[in-house]
Amino acid sequence: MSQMQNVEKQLREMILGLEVGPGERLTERWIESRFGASRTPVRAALLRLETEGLVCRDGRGWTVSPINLAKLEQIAVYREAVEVAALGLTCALEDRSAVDVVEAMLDSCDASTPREEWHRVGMDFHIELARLSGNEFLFRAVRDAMTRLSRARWLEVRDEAALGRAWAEHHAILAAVRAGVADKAARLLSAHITGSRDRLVMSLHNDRRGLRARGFAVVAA
Amino acid sequence: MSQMQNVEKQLREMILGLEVGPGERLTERWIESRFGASRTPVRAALLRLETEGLVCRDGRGWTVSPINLAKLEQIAVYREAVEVAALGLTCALEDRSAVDVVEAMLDSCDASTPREEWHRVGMDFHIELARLSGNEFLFRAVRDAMTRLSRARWLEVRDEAALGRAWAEHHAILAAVRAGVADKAARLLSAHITGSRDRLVMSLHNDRRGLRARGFAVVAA
DNA sequence: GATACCAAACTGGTATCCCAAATTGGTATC
DNA sequence: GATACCAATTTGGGATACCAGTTTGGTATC
Repeated sequence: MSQMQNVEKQLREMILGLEVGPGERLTERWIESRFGASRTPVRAALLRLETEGLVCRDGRGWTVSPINLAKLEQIAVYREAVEVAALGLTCALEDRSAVDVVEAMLDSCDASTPREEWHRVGMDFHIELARLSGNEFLFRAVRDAMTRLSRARWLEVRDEAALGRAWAEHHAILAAVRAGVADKAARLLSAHITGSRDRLVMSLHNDRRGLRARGFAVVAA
Repeated sequence: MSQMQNVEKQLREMILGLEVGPGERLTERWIESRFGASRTPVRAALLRLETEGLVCRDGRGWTVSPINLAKLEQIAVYREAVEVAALGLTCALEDRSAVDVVEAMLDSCDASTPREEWHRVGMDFHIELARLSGNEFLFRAVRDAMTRLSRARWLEVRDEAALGRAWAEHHAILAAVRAGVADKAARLLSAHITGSRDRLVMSLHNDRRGLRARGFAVVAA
């Protein structure tokens, strides 16, 4: 793999894994020495990550994108639109057996699964479900939205009950898709996303002091 | 304005204006000499334009993205989802007076207006309408989709009647938005986009021989 | 004339300079 | 002690040199 893709991938994982905090300043020279690459691939990586919303320009200079509650709400609305549309396409397919693969993914998590894995599978469920639609642009939109929500979802404080409820909702959505009941599936997914959004924003809003104490920029607007 | 943004803007206009044809090979050195910039800003521009779908990698090397009929259909489906969602938000606003600005834009076109201007206004109508939603991500999604559709729409053969019909549909949509009848507005917009998509694909499909004769890569899949 | 082959040219990827502008840190002044 | 000011450093933006892999054009061979 080329250096360029390497830097991009590693830096993305550092950002998503909160190894560099939201709002933190980035210099091209630091990244360069951190990953042992020269500035050319570093700048290519930064340009890519900028379009993904993970880094942003701060005047002259780069910053790990802060977590913006107002934007999170907007992203969730966007996500609902594209994810519901994708689900509609999937329900209209003759062969919907691929949902089994997605369901197996869900079932791969149990009580012994580490939280990090639950987080990843929780995102991939939505991404892979969107992929089934066969529409590349809806799929990419969902993946992009989930990426932008990823750090916030990781910081969200979720109790065991909320986690179980989310998993039950995932299964209910799959059941409706498998049965081909498009409007029910859409309604379930829509409610799932809306509820998820409200809980996410409320959780971060309540915790914003603690998050800022950890050095994370969490802004309201 | 920096060289980087300059190269990006000029190259984008060349591609959208079909001064370089779909499917045409691009070399960084050619762009470099063409715009009098060095490879650094050229590469930045190419990376940006790649995320916009205007150029793509062709193994080793760059190519002006071919016009792909299957992808156009997918983009139109994606566009419908985000544009309808944005319109729903706009209809829910208390103050919808901003539609007047969009309507004025439409009315700025008359029989003496050059075709190029009709084309631009026809896209900006949808983009500015989406902006009114206040959701930055839905707006950017619509703008991105329209950009990807732009070259194809420019190549579409449209008779006077079809053009007038589209304009009438635009006005009807605005009227429904102004009245706040969300479901009617959504239905009109949905039909407008679907019809537009079908005519676009059919037109390009019928003309694909002529388009290829002009050196434009128009592929079915 | 067709073909195998090789050298020259060209490609994008990378590393490294240079530059102007902005930041920073310390110092002189009041 | 506060502040104005200046020099040194650091920043991202740009230009260029170099590289390995590929393409290309021509030539020698059959």
